[in-house]
Amino acid sequence: MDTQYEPQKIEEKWQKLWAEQHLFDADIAPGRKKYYVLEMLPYPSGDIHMGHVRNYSIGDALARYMSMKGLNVLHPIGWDSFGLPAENAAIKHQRPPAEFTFAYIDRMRRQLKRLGVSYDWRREVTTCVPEYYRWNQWFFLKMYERGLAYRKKSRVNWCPQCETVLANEQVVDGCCWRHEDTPVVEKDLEQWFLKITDYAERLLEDMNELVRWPERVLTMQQNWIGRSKGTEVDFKVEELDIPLRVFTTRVDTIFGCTVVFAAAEHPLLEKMIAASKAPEKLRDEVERIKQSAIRARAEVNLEKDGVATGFTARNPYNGEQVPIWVANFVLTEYGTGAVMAVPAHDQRDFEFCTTFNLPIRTVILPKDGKRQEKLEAAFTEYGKLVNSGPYTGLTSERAIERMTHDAESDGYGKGTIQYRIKDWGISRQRYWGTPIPMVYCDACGVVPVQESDLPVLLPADIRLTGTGQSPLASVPEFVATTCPQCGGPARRETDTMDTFVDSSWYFYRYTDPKIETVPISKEAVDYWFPVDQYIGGIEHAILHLIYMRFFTKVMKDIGLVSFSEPVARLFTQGMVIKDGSKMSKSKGNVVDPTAMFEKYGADTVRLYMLFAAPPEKDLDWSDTGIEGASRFLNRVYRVISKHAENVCAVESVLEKKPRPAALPGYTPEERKLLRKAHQVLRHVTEDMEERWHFNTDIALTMELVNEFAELEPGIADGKLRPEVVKETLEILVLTLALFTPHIADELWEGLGHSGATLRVAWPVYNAGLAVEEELELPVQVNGKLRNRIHVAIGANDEEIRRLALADEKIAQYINGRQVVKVIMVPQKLINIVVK
RNA sequence: GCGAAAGUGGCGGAAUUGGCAGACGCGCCAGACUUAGGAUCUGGUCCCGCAAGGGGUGGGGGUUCGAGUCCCCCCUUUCGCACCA
Repeated sequence: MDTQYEPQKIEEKWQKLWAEQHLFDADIAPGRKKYYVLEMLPYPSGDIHMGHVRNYSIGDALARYMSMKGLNVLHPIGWDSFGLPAENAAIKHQRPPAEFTFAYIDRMRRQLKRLGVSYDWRREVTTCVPEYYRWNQWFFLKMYERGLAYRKKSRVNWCPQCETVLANEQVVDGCCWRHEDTPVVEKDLEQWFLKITDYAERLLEDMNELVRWPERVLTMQQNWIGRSKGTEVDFKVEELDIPLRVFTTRVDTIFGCTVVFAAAEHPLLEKMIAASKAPEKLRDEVERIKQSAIRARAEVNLEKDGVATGFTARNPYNGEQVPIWVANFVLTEYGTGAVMAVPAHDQRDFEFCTTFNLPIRTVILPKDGKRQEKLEAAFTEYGKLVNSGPYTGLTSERAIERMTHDAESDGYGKGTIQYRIKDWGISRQRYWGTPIPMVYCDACGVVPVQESDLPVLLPADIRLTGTGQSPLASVPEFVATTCPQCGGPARRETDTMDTFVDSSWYFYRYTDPKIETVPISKEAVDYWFPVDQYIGGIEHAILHLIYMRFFTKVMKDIGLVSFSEPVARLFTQGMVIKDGSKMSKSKGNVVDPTAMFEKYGADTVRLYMLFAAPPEKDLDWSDTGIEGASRFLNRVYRVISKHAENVCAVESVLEKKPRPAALPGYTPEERKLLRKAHQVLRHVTEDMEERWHFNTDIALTMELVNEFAELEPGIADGKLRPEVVKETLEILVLTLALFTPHIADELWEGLGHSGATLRVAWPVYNAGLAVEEELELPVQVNGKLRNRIHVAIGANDEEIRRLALADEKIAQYINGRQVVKVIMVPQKLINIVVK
């Protein structure tokens, strides 16, 4: 082998060989255990970034380990290729988005191949091609059939400058991202929604199955879904004789209700205004509150404001009449859009009523019975009811139960559950996405496209201006169609789907990416699913990772799959940061991976990515750090190339059955080296199964190289025989194969093997060899480390105790004092307690 | 405000179940080989101290023979949700 490590040359050589040998192709093999490693698919923005490199280096280490363990590993990749950036580039350059997208995909594919990740490239999935997006349309139709896709008027963010709808992510501090001085206005448009709220309960419940998901992600999802159990109560608007329904989680406090608040957009307000003595004035005031409520959505801490309507509501529990106010902090979209105000027991109500001088009445006392003299804040905990008519004396828990029950039997309310999650609005007034397969017919109304007519193709030839309504609306040939129902002239829906739809099921498609008759092949999914390990950034903790779970549940309901959760284990990696902040073009702190591949080679970049921090933590990029990684690989290469020739022909011991622990023929140097090697192997093996602290695995391979370098002179005088050298170096190389596969394969070949390390069975560590022969035990006196003693591995406690007490230095510290007790921790330490 | 995670040398980080704090790497210092070193190798590097020794894991208390690790209080940072009734 060459004496000089030339990463570019080696990496090119092995990537070519791997491809020729179809090393990473995975096929269904009934009876053989599978392992599905999935990394979040990239958006083809043009160049891979360090976040990708980190993500895929982690996934690749795992995929390679599982392969070497003998599992049938599926490790695919694809392109999340619809979306705004391509469309914006298209507007800027007046070229079709497809052109950019496919060019970017080609470029990124080359870069990923340059990284040498073990992908089965035959399974590449691209979401922006009709062969893929037709199934988005198919899923949409299935959901429409089941009432899970529906249309309603809803509020959107609208930039008056661009004359277009903005996604939530494009609203920055209440303004348009492209016109930073232009406040976004809200506009009502007809939009398509997917009824994820129908699945809220199952999304929560099935979290029980997600035992291998990070707690953090589950908590975020739980908060996002936001289930809260409460009671709906009808207050009667006396003057109009119609009910005003409120939602509360604390019906036990209702005797303390002194006001009822309605949101500024509550539908009942129109009637109140109409019946008001001063309708003009009320209308103006409600409008004022409405504006302030809209501002409240953008700002953080808006002051509470409100206005009395002049109307009153009757509390059904005590018959009391309380004023109805309109308040700026009441949400229209949540609950019933109206709440009862209990200032004594809700902090917001307390603040409001203090400001507006409304009465405050205590109805809950702390369970210890102590009453506060002066209320300075609301008492919001559970307690015991007072001043609450027949419920006085009950605990809050009991009262909620009883009062809800009474509301139900007397017909003025009911127990109910509210969710914070809203239905998923998927309409985008954009071009570069999946057309929503619906048709509007003057005679028949809203009609779905026939399944047999899918896909509804996105027209290729289109001029994008970036202004006005949906770009598709300006393509007459697209819009004009015939009604699937009556055959008469009709118009197509011109909105496209949110790209999160694309990514909600792409990982199913990998299992049979070219199947044409159905979205997914049952046979393939049955074999490969669930995804054993999903790896991606924490930023997807809610949106994508909820949508994906939702889709799977729908797929189960329509009989496509037989399980409810698609991903068994989730891992969220940390970000790559530099100089304290996330790498971004605007900050100018981006490190380009391809430049690093040029300079150091892909193996070095991978090694550094895995070594610099444990994978779940943020990783701070350091230019000198990567130098260190490069230095290490050079050192490994140098060391191995130096001895390769001498050990090449020696028969490999690793390929045989594990040997007994201590072979009498081994020299002390050999035992020491083998012990280290097998300790490293043990640590890496255990770590790959569970902990994934690759940084410590790599640290250990460094220690092994250090140990080898120290003992190396022994080779010349026969203290280290070639077979031991070979075994040590083999363990080193196979461990590195997980993290730096190219150099590993090259070195493996240098050690006299042929073919890729991926095809080598992961070696089993020799438990006996990994055990120390002699223990160095720290001895403490009164908890302070005073000396270390050496004991034989088999020594019993009595013997060790005697040795410790007899130790000269220890004796000095005991110094005639009385030994109260001696604590012996097996294999760890001795602590002598003296008085 | 609520929720979560985290605070260890000059830096990234080790210490997996309460048991030798600082592995490994970066940086730095000294030396060797060199025409040269941004190559390589050797030694050193938590703080105070010549040493013996002492101190030390954000701060304060506690449990324990023993605490980076467990408990209580406080501080700081990051992330998520932010008037969800």
